[in-house]
Amino acid sequence: MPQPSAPRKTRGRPPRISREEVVATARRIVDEDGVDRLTMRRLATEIGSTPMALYHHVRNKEELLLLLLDDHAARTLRRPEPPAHPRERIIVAASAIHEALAACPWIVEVLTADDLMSASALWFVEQIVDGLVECGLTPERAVHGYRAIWYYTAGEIVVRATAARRRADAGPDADRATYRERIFADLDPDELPRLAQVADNWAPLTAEDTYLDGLRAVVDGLLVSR
Amino acid sequence: MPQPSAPRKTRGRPPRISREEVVATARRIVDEDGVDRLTMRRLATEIGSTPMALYHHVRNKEELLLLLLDDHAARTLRRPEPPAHPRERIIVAASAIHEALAACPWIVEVLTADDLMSASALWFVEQIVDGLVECGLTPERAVHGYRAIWYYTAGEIVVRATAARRRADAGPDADRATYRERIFADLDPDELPRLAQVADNWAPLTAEDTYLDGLRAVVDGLLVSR
DNA sequence: ACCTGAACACCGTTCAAGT
DNA sequence: ACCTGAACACCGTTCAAGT
Repeated sequence: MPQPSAPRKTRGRPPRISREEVVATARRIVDEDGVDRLTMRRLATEIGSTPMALYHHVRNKEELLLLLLDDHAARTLRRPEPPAHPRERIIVAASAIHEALAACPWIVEVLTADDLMSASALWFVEQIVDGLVECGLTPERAVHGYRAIWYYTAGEIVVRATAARRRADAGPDADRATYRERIFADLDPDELPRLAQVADNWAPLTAEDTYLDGLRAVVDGLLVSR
Repeated sequence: MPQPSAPRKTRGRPPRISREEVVATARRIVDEDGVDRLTMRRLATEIGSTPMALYHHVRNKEELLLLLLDDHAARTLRRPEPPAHPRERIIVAASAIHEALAACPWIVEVLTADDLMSASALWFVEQIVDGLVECGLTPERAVHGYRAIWYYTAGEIVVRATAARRRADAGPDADRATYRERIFADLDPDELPRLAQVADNWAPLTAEDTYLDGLRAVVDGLLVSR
């Protein structure tokens, strides 16, 4: 969430770079070359300044990454027309968050910020908590339900992003892909019969995108009276 | 999973350090000082050798971290007596994985290895997939169900571990804690009424450990015929 | 086969000083 | 107030050589 910059004092040396410029340039670097390539030194160079100048606008690299996440959320989260049925409102809001995050897998490094990714996401959290309450949960259980949905969503993003990263830097002659294959090929069907049974389909099955199915299951489970 | 070391050739210089020693020393460093402090250089020093000697026993740091995860899984995963009811078998197996991972939060950096954390975990995956099949799911849906449970579990670990890390290195005068507080204090009750309603309880509610409740909800949802 | 020394190509951050 | 230069205290990994 871009804070309104403090009212500019007229004293002192005029700034040459702004926090907005720092964030915007960082975003460009990350989009072009990935989050690994974002270093304070490179950022300074691209902005035409020195590493130390950056520390005047952000506290440290961690804060820069959080600002980047905020920036991304504010830029890509679009509020859908909420469906009439509360259960569907929950699904739609969670899917919107998921979609925004899935679009930038580098976010994984930052994402894992407790329960709230950004002020821009509050409206979506509201939809989820409200939907759960409308479906009959107490506010307390609704907050816990929101967290279960968030764990599921964050887990999906993190697991998928890491798997993709591994595949990418394992190269074409993927030695990592064969690790799982080797394990599955060596399964003892007596000890692990179900896994042996599905072994051949494991790769295609896990390649399917089942986020939405799983989300519906999580929501259904939360709404089942127990 | 410690591979049986290849049969030792009798030619060439005898090894001074072993892969096992490398992993064991790395584990000690991580336990004592955290995963951030595990560097190839320090590991070499503590083992009484040089950084380059390590590269003779592990391909690179990433592989070392995977070995560490395997080691941890093999060491801490204990197979519970599976309950008679398949639904409870699923819960018990997932909880065991969760417990093993929650005990070493540094694992987050590595954890996010696709769908399979370690060969030692296969038995637990078997319990979950089998339980889902016993409850009436097709093998295909059971694999997808396992993944939903894994996403939820991995998400819980990652989110909680990162939150804890943030709290730890924010220090006592936590500036980060007040970020959420500030956002919740500034909530517009007209726009976000539910969040405004639960704002005061958000911190205690999210501090509760609701992994098991959420897991039960996920499993219930997967078993609801849809 | 296993290990070493030296080097390459970097990091994030701090300090003291300049404008 | 804002920016710079130089330095601190590190990284992971590669290369060429030694035993």
